[in-house]
Amino acid sequence: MPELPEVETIRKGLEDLLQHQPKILKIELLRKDLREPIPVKMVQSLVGQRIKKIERRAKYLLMRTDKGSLLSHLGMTGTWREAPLGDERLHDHIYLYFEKGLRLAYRDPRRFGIFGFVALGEDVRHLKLQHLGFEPLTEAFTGEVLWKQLRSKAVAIKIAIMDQKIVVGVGNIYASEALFKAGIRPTTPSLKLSREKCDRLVLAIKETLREAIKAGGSSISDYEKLSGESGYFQTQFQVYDRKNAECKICKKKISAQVLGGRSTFWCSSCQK
DNA sequence: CAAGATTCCTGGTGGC
DNA sequence: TGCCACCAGGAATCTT
Repeated sequence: MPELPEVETIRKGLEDLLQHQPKILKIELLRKDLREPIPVKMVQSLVGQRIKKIERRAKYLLMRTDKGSLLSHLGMTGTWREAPLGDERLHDHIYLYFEKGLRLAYRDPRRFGIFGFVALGEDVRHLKLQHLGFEPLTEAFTGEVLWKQLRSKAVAIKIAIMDQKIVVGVGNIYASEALFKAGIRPTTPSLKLSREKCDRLVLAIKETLREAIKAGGSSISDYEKLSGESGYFQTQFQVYDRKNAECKICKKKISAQVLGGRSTFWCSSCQK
């Protein structure tokens, strides 16, 4: 479900909710696996610890304690919410109980999410975190480093920017949106992008993600912020899910095609 | 190495 | 109204 802006919005929501660094009183796992088995023992070892802060790496959330971190990936349909006693819903899989009656619920109908444990200081060696590429919103992610990554690859540029080994957090929606902003066709072979186009693309990715974060993410289907409010970036989509609609810039009909198994949208006049 | 299919799941939608 | 095929924000793993 959520791409970087949605995960970042949820991270902030959790941070607000947990700012008093509450102690974890109980972790209730309603099942032992999501997409993958949950390391039950390791997860349970954090009962009694306080959540000190919430961080994000790629689309993973990390709930930090002094004895290790809880790792949460939302897959396509995962959500965290504040769930007072009595608020139990279908497809709730995890409840985190804190002091003062605070309870967090993880709900994930499709169960494509991941819930795990990261030992202290093991982030870079963790199986799920070790192969991740650049964080798009850091200074380290530049046109030059992207260009170096792309110059040996023939895959379509949209597939490349969705490849988590190259740059993280860009999913199917924001890949189409960023390429529109950069004026680059999604089907362009990666190695054909000039340095200048890579510069433009990196800027476009950063801008697109920042604008979406500002809007609280995009709410389509079941995504919502922790507060229960919707993000509104979907009203700002230029191309995503706008097949045959008029391009907001040039009025030409938006094109759509399946690329790498994912629906892809672009303006054939604005993007070359 | 590239491109596409498949896999994990449930639920909403659109066509007939 | 009912049924069913198809599609969905992710991502790893296969086959060709």
